[in-house]
Amino acid sequence: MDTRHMRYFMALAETLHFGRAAERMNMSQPPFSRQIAMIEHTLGVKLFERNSRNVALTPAGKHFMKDCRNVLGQFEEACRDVRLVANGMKGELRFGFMMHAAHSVVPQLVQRYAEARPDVRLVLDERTPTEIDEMLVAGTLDAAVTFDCGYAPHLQTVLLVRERLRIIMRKDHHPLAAVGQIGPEELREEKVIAAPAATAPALRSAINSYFSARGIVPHVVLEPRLQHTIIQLVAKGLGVALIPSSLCTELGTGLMSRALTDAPQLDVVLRAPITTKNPAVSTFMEIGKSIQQVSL
Amino acid sequence: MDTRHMRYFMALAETLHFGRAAERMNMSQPPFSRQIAMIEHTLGVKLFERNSRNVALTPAGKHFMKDCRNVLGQFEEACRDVRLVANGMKGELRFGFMMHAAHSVVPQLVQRYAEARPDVRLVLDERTPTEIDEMLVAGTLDAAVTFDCGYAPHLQTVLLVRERLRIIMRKDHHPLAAVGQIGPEELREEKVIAAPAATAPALRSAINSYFSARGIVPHVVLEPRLQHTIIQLVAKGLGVALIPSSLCTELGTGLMSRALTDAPQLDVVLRAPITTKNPAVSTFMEIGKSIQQVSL
DNA sequence: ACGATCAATGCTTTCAGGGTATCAAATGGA
DNA sequence: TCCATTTGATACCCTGAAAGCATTGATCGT
Repeated sequence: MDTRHMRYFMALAETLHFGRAAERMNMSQPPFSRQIAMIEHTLGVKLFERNSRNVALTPAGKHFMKDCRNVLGQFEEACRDVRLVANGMKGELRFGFMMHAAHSVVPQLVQRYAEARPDVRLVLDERTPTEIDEMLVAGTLDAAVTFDCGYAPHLQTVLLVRERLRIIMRKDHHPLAAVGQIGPEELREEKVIAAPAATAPALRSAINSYFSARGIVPHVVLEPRLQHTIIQLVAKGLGVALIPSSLCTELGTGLMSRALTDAPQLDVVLRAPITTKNPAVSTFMEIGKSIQQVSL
Repeated sequence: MDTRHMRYFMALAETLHFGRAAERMNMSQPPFSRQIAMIEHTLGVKLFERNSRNVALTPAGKHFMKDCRNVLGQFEEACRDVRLVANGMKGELRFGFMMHAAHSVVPQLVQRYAEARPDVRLVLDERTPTEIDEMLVAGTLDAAVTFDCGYAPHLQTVLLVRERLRIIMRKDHHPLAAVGQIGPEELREEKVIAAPAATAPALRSAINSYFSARGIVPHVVLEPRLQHTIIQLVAKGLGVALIPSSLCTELGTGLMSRALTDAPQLDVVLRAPITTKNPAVSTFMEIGKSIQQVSL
């Protein structure tokens, strides 16, 4: 038995006429009759009650008809869908992103892609930049939004946003809240809270070199991994922090953000392995390009 | 494309090794390789990433694998089920019955059949005896419980219950409630309620001949079609009625039933067309035989 | 560098399945 | 009643899809 046999069966079940059914199958009646006989023989079931004048379905045939309709439908759909998957119109895209980007480009990117490719299931995976890098090379992620960490020959990169770092502090911070221009010198004595290099290398190195360029070693007192935690610790008065400007829009009431002199810049990029086999990735990258914005 | 090709694909997708997959398909490697190439060509989709050393699924291939598993499963199931239907183990059985039998044999028959053939969907259809006869010959019903109406050469018949008719009346009926033996003579002046001959020929003719054998013409004042209605009308004091004994067990509080002298008997039978093509019918009839009981 | 492994290719062979001709049974009109 | 027509089944032939065998070519480990 095969789907071809099912199609023969369906043709006869719908026409109840060997000649016309054979015609529908683009063949002559005699081999068609033989195929029907063969189907009944291999199944061991009489599907049609027939004489030289009339053809009718047996109860078993009626039941088989429903099942065949189902199977043939699913069969066609499977063959159609595999082409869609190959074209990136359907399937799955595992998308990683760091918390820093969750409030800026990610929602827009996800929404526009979902509109463009509604049949691709977007699997979102919130990770630290280091984890993202590992998962991209391991192939566990198809694409990710992270900080540009420089050299990455096996990855294709699309710049999404170039963000300046701003400083956040309590509104009642003394004496910083009153200072006009804030730069490394003004922060020399401040307690700084920043993510560890092992978690966010690009961010941490931007912060570090901001200070070291002026020969200053920042006084980093706490190194939480989550950006959310950093903001909460600043709110408790445990220090100040340098965070991307896009995160400054939703600070709590007790906090304020200020621009920095010669503020360090960080590139938020969309990345994917060059060797990716997932055809859904290319349009994802295209949409990334279309929402590029150099400055926020 | 055909299910055979899907099976080839699945073999390779599961083993990721042309030689072993070919072996599983009971063929040699070269034609197997060609078949895989053919599948990819006709679908226009690369399903495997391969070189002379490694075989791996593409994303499209991974997706296709799930779909194929589904389709092949449903395909096998359809071929299995059509055999079950042909054996009467699965399918549908349209079963008609008259209200007179709903309280006696039908529940038992239905329950025991459902236990024996859980995969056969019993379509119950409550009808009048006349409708049942028409639907049996029309083939709209596969089997039915009705009164034996005698000659029916195209039907097979199993006697289920031989029921005597009893008379029902209001408990305060005067003078009948006080009479010892009730027969045609005692009912000569009574108003009788009975189903019309057009609806229940066997029942009505049994009632009629019970009287006419003694030269009495019953005084039939009302002819409702539903047995339920008859009982309600008797309860309202509009007359008395002769009904099968099995219906007398659930009379309302204001009613009573009495035996009749030389009470007419009616055979409740299970019937099905001899020419039935529905294989589910035979065991249904067998179960009917097994619950035969001559007297209730 | 060499052998082992494994998929791809070339060529041959076979049989499933299609085509043509024909038969046989049933129906309907003359 | 009989013949023509319709329709499914049978007989026989033939083609091509697909299988087998032998071999090649590429890759990896020793």
